[in-house]
This record gives sequence, structure tokens and C-alpha cells, in this order.
Amino acid sequence: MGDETRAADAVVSALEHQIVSGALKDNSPLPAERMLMDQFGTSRTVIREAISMLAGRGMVESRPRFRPIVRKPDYGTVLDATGNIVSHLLNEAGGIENMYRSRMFVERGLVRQAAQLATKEDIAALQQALLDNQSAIADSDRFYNTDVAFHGVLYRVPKNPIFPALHRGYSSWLAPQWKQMKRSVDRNQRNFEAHKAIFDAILLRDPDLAESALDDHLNAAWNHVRDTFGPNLD
Amino acid sequence: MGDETRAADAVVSALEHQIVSGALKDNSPLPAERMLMDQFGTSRTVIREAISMLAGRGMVESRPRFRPIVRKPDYGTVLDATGNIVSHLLNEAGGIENMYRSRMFVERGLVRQAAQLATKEDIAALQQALLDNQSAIADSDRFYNTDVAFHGVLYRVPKNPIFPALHRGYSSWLAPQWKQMKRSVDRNQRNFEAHKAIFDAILLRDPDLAESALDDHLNAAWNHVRDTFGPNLD
DNA sequence: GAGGTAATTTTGGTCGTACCAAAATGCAAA
DNA sequence: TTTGCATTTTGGTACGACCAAAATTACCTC
Repeated sequence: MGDETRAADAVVSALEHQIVSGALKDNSPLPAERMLMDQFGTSRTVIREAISMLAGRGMVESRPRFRPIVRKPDYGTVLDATGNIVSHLLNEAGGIENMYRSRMFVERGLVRQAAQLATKEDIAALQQALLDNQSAIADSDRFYNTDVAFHGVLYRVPKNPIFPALHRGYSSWLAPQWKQMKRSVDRNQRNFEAHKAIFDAILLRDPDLAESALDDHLNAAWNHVRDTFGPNLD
Repeated sequence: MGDETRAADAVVSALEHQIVSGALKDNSPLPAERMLMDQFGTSRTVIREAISMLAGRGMVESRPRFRPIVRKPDYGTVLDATGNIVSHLLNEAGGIENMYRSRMFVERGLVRQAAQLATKEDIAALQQALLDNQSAIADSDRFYNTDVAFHGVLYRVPKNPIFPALHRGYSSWLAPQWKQMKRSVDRNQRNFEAHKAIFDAILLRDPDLAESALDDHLNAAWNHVRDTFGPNLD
């Protein structure tokens, strides 16, 4: 190799192009290594290194002893691919708080936008999510899922795929902490009421009120996180 | 390997831990492959595959024929590692608009927050950035850099490392389009004036005015993008 | 001692062969 | 058609070999 391009890099680029263009179908296995060797005219070493790089990038999902599965990139897979690094960052001092505050920042904007721009369909989806949340107050596992779903509707209001992906990211990054938190019917009830306050403000088309209701809700949740985990979060 | 763990995965995990903990210093080269072979008691095949995966994850930066350089993860390296996928997503129909609108969303929130919470130091930094921007009106390359810097100050107001990293992400993701856009002294003057309007609103501690000024500015910029690239952006 | 050049060593990149265990496929029997 | 077994394919790993490029060492001159 006289020039600056490694054979493995060329294979990575070519396979990425095949994935993005659809020539390699999403959710399908990659061709076998020996077939790729023939296709690219390179050694198996090069193919395996290229596959490792693609796996690191999230373009394929690899599992021991199975063929790698194609993951056509979308904003969700982008954020999935960051999960490993993000989990390290969350373990640093202040890591969880920074992430949580960035989520609050985003959701403040989302409720303001919902108050200003939500369509009838958005309102209907929020209302349904609220009903589901209410019906799950006595069942904390279900309440958690419907809680996530209520917030998820907010991320769909801008009609931009980046936001639902971001919701998915937040849900997975912050899930380890959430899973450890005490839950109770009393707390579920209060959270449902906070969701309702947000919804009512959106119905009123009042961005400031919606933002304030969201702040109250997420600040209360944050205080609950701090009560659970203590000062080592700071 | 009878169980589900591949040797290369174990090496990846171990090296990640060494990178995150600082045992492998940021910006330093990884140990040589033959040394890693000794350290982990595995073949060179496994080491090279592990390094490829780490490179795909952004934990090391690899260049042909040179030792990989450690990149201790921060939110910047997370977003750097997504750059390749994001560029594909930007090439899809509507990709650029979605990204641009998500940036507008974030910056709306940032100017609101600045109007509410900016410290004296934030204000001083904004003012300096504004002066730099003004002094660069006749020099479009410098104007571009000071324009980016002015927005960058906004991303530092929340005192959360996620936002400066996000600014870095937006700057790099949207740079290819920006680089192709016509520039003129007249346009630079108008952009400077828009920055000043944002700054003045922040000084007034008026979030709505700041948001409105930002919207005017970024909508005008978006219209310029559309004029330059035509309808295939949609 | 400093600087420059040449020689040597180290290192990343690639190739091929080999072996093994696990997954997939093919075939025969019920 | 389903099940079980044999065979083939496939991913995982190891090893040795070779080469070109980068790094280090050795040597010489001023």
C-alpha cells in the first residue's frame, strides 16, 4: 500500500455505501466473510477488521458467532452507537446531572413548541398517552412505560426524526438510574397530575405555563433522583 | 471460546476502561500491537480487531501506518464519532432541513436561557464575540469564524459540556453546505446586525424578544440556504 | 555538543494457512 | 411434514511470513 488508503478502509466505505443505498438490506445479515473476500479481492484479515470498524460505528450489529446484521443508519442508530461512551460519561462526577439538565432543556423547548404548534393529532396522541398513564397508576412498571410514552409524544411534535431518536437516547441513557428508583402509587399519582398540568397548558396554547409545568415536574423528579442517590451525583 | 464473550470484546472493554480511567493518556499513542499481544495474551488478529472496533467507536483515532492515538471520550468525541453516519443522513431528502431545524430549536432555548440566566462573564463573552464579528464584516472568511464563535458563546451559557459539544457537532455537520454559500459584505453586515439584536434582547433579559430575534436571524439564513441549493433540500 | 545522514530496528498492513466450535444446511427415515 | 443425524459452512483465533513506512540508533563532521 503505497498511498494513504488502507484496504480495510476501502472495504468499510464500500460496505457503508451498500448499506446506505439499500443494496444491503436493513436487518439482513452481511454476506459471509469468505464471500466478501472474493467480492473485494482481499484477505480475511482485512474483511474482519472492516467489519469490526463498522460494528463500532453502529452500521452493523455483531454478535459472537453469528453473521453481522445490517443496521441502516438513522438518528436512532447514531445514538445507539454512542451508548457505550455516554455510559462512561454518565459515571463521571456531574455526568448524570448534565445529561438530565440537557433533557430538561430539550423538553422545555418541546412543550413550548407543542403549546404553539401542536396539531389536532398531536393533542389526541397526548390525550391518549395521558389516559394510558392514568390507568397505570396502580401498576408501577406499566406507569413507567406510559410515563416514557407520554414524554415520547412530545418528541414527535416537531415532525423531525432527530427528536424521537433523542427521546430514545435519553430513555436508554437514563434508564439505569430510573430503574433503581423507588416507586409508589402516591408518586405515580403525583407524576400523572404533573403530566396533566403540562397537557392542560398545551391545550391552553400557553408556552410559558407549559414550560413552567414541565419544569415543576422534572425538577421534582430530579430531586427524587438526588434523594435516591445522594450527593455523589454532583 | 465456549461462552459468549469474544476475546476481541474483552480487549475492547479493557482498553476502554484504561482510556476512561486515564491509565492510557488522552492524545498519547496506544501501546504497540506486539506489546498488547503480550499484555492480553492473545494473537495479533484479536488485537487488530479490537483496535478497529475502538476506532469505530471514536475511542482511538487511527491513521494509516501510525500508532492509534487515544481519544478520551467526551461529548465532543461522541459526536465526532457520529459524523460519518450523520453525513449520510444529511444526504437524504429533508436531511439538511431536519438538522438545521433541530439547531434552531436548540438555539431558541439557548437564547431564552441566556436572557434569563446569563452571568456577567457570559455577557462579556457575547459582547467580545460581537465586536470580533463586527470587525470581520469586510473579510468573509473571518466573518464566518466569528459568526460560529458568537453562536458558540451561547452554547456555553448553560455550563454543561453537552452543549459546547453539540455546537461543535452542528458546526462540522453543517459546514459542507455553509462552505458553498455565497457571501458578501452586505450579507455579513445584516448577519452582524441580527447578532446584535439577539445580544440586545439578552441584555434586556427578554427571552421572548431574544427568541424572536434568533428566529428572524436563522430563518433568514435558512432562506439563503434554500436559495443556494434549490428545492432538492425538501 | 549539535546537526545531518545512513543503517538498523520496530511497527503497522496484509496475506495465507491451519484448526476449532458453533450455526446452518442437507438428507434420510418415520 | 417433522425429526434426527451427518455434513458443510461459517465465525473466532492463532501463527508465520513478508513488506513498506516510521522510529530509533549509530556514525561522522563541524
